[in-house]
Amino acid sequence: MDVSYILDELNKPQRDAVSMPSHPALVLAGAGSGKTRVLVHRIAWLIEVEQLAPFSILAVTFTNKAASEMRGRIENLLGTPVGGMWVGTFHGLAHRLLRRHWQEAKLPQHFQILDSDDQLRLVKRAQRSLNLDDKLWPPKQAQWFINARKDEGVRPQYMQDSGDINYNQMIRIYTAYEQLCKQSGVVDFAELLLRSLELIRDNPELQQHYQQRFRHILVDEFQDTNELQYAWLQLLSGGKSPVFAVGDDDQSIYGWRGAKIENIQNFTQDYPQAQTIRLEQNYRSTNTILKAANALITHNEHRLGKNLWTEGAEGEPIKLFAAYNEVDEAQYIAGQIQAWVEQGGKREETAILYRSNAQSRVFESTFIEQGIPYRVYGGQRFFERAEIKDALAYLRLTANRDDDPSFERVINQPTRGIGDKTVSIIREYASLQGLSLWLAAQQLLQQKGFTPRAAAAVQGFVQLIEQMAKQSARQPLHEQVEYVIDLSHLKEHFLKKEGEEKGRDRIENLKELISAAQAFEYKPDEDHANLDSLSAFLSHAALEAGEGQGDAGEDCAQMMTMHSAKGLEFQQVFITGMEIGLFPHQNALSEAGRMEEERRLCYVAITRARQLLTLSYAEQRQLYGNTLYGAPSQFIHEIPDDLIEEIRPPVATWDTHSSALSTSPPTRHNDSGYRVGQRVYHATFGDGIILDTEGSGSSARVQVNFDDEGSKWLVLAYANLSAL
DNA sequence: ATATAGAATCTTTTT
DNA sequence: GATTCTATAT
Repeated sequence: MDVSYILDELNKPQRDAVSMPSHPALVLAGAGSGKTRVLVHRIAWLIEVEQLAPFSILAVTFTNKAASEMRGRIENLLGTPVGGMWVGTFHGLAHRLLRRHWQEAKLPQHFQILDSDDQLRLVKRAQRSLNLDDKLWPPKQAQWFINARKDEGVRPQYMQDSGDINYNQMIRIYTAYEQLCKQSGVVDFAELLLRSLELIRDNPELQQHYQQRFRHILVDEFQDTNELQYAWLQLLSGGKSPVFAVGDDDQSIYGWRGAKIENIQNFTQDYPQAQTIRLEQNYRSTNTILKAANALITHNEHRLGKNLWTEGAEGEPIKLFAAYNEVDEAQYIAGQIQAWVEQGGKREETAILYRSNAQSRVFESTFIEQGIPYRVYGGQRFFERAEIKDALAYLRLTANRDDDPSFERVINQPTRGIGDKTVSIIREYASLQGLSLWLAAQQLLQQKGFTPRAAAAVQGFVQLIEQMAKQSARQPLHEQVEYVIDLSHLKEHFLKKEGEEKGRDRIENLKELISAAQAFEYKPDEDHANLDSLSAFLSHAALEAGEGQGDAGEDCAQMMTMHSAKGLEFQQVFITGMEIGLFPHQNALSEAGRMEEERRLCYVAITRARQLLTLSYAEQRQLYGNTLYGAPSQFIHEIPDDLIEEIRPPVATWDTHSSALSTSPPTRHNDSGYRVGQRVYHATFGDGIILDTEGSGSSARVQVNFDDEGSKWLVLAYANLSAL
């Protein structure tokens, strides 16, 4: 058989990785080095050359997008569907195991999945049941604690009383939370992984079955795996099936949420027979950009080591822009994008990257002002919208009456006269009797535990859910969804409560939910063994939150955090807000190890650019209500000077030892000849008043609040002001 | 059940 | 500064 198509068009290291013998392997794939390509071709090689059945391959990714892209490209390469192969996210695959073996996993058949929002509500409830003040122990922190323990594989019953009050309270909350989850038949994200790990670990037959089945395990973005995920992989491989790990330690940017960079750093110690292959040839960026990235990342101490190179052009120098303030920064970038478009470029080839979401505001308002279409990534996702979650909660109750988070969500949504008092009676009874809220409400109805008015209202709710379940049982999925939405009267509720404008939006989304149900392809026997299409759809909604705003079609400039830019590439990239305290972030300055992660984040950001890269910082920035003065980020200085072209030099003179954001302006010369409060005249802008002055000599400038035009920074050398 | 005022919070995010 | 939650009054 001719299998040359699998190896053709690959470079030497790529080919070595793809055709490697069946041993554990670590592929260190630099940014833009064809990482997905290697994974796809490796799988094709296993099937075509090693004659491995697709059935015995397990391929794991972090996002649904990456998983479906991988499957698509494999099928495209092989020209045939590879149905039996398990390709998915850690959570998706863990979910599949739990659905298949729900009895062995000790879960109810129709268990539901909690997203982090649902989880937080349930943590709050657990805390309330323990009478713990949520001022002293913020539920967010408890949620974080619980997830961190689960990611380490630690159950509360195995946790030692440490004598530390705080810690002990956390254990109590964790215990109570687990109890509530069990009662409600719900499972959070980390639980999917932990529970499936325990399922395989503690069940010899299943363990043997899956360890024999999966003869090859491939992992993408290995540097982002946490302890639990790594243990999960090792368990499934059974120490026999080779693990093919692909990743880049220099792109590990999720340590703060539990990712263990040590997993990739110590891989060859865990698997001494493992072969390491480096993919260092880059097919994305200019040589200048790569040199900058390489130089920057060498400042990190703990690295496996890697040097990106290209056969491509040297490219333009990296531009550096010192903005007066955040508005100036936004205006400069807006101007650059306008110019780009005038030269025939597309806006969507341009990305504006920032460290924190709050920075997008200025860009948004500037772009609106100048009429530049843009798209901000990382907004609210479709399945996370309030109205969608309301509708889903009704649906979840029809599937599983004991789903307490859903019960709480819609018991009085839309308002049906069941107030806080009635709900807390139900809650109290439920926790006293160890029942779900649904069962507690029913028993209270029987025992006349409510006032007559409340009883009628609760009765109405119970009947509503029963009717939804009964009437919709035999309908196709989308009609079922439509029926439940209609009966819930959510549409009328939103219209009345939020008025035409916003209410319409929500109704549109509810309609889209019906379309989503219609489009949802239900494949029994895969992820959804033993499941009806409704439960399958509900799991899908929880595991795949959906894209943000889908304003596809229009040519938009892209705005996003550096984190969410990972994996993407653009012709032109702006890395903004490069000030000490913002990037690297203030909180990373003091904590050990965090600075290296910030630097890796910068490395990720730089390597997103194909042709043009611009770095910018603001000497003065308005943030959270106060003015901050941050020195230029050290990351700028870590890039060799000869790669950088200064578009505009800074005006302020910085104390070179200043290392953090300060609220007082840096020492600077002022020989502008004007004083604050003085009235001046400008030929175009008219009369105004001096608000601030800074700089000296040819770069001296003043901020003037013009009577008609608002405030502007002007360079004195060009402005031609006259005193009044 | 809603309206309003005051308080709290503000790094990064996928599943 | 802006938004979002929470407590209190009506």
